[in-house]
Amino acid sequence: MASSLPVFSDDLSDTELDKMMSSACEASNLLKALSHEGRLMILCHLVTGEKSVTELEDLLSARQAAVSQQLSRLRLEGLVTPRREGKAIYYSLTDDRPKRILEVIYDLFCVADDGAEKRGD
Amino acid sequence: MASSLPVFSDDLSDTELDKMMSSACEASNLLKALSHEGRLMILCHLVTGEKSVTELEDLLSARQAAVSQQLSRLRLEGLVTPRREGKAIYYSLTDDRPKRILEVIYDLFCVADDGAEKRGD
DNA sequence: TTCAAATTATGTTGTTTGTTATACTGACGT
DNA sequence: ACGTCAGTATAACAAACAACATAATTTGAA
Repeated sequence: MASSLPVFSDDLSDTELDKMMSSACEASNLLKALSHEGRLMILCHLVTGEKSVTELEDLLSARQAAVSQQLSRLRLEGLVTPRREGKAIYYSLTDDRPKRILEVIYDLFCVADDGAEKRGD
Repeated sequence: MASSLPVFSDDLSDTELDKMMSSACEASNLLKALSHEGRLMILCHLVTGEKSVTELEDLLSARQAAVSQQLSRLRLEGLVTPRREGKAIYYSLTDDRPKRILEVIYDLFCVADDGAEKRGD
């Protein structure tokens, strides 16, 4: 099972606090990339396999340029990877980071939606 | 154990797509609340127990008003809950949602950091 | 009343998002 | 090869947002 939460103990040295802050900074960048309805949807769809920009456009009912920009953001964050095939470009998840997070998000919003029944502490 | 990823199957009805979109919207709100260095730090610190605004101020080396505003955002999202005690106000995590996500984040950024670092490689 | 702890209001600045318009690239027909 | 079209990407810009600082306000205790 997943690590239960790390020990953010009460007495941290300044150095530890610093490290923590820079991790928080990196982490918040990832989170920023995810915290957008469209980008989140894109990632969800990519979980089932690569999709072309047009397919995504259709799936999201969004405009071409918008989707392209959203993909571009995800690409910059290294979350998705493009593959060209003729005129089309197919995107897929670069690694399992998005999946890892999506799992808990999904669990939080699409499964345990009826309240905090599985409080783990 | 966590659900392995839900089946975002390839053939979704419009209704399903709609449901997915609104979930994505809720989820992205949560994520937006988390995608901020300061707020992330606050949540991390609250994992070890409630803290007063002043304590948080100190822990984050941030100004009072800033911290208060960050807390206010988290409060709006229902992630933290205040408790008054005299002049001080102590904040704690409302439920385990933040923890659930923080676990993954921590795992991604503070543990599995030695592999592909922060780049997609 | 005065102080200390916090919140809220407000202005400013920087960031994000979508839109439209334009450019790039590969396939196809002539 | 040339022109054209389909699929994408990028640029430029305006509208909407988010974040922080400062200042004003609320609340509780001495």
